Amino acid sequence: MAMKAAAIKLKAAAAPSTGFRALLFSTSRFPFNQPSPAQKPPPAEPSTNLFVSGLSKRTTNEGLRGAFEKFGNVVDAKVVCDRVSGFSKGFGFVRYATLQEAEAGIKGMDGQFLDGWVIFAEYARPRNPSPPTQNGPSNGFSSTNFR
DNA sequence: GGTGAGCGG
Repeated sequence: MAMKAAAIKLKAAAAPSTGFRALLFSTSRFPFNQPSPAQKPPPAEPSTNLFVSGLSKRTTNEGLRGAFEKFGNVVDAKVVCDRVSGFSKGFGFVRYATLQEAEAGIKGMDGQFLDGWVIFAEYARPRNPSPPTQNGPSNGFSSTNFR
């Protein structure tokens, strides 16, 4: 009599077990994994080029340079403005002379206030090489598509 | 020019 009850008990316990196992081994992806190949990890790799966001619309190149010059030698400071309207887009780029100065600039200016807005400084991403004011393809020729 | 996450001429 007791064996019958034990058999039913085991059968009842084994039935949901398979269901759980199938559920556990069928879930191939969870948000804990990182299936993305290389999209956008939060901070970029160290570089002398800095991406500054959160700027005020009234912040100009001189204001940006003046704010970042206190932490190192700023080689280039540029606020990105729209080409047609000419107004600031609210972000810019600051280039330091060395990586140590860039690191000090990020640590010193990230989260600070500039013209009433909290700005964020981080390493800029490497982008396509063809600066018209640096390479000088003013003839209509481009060194990118040369084949 | 009023925009508020983002990567430039």
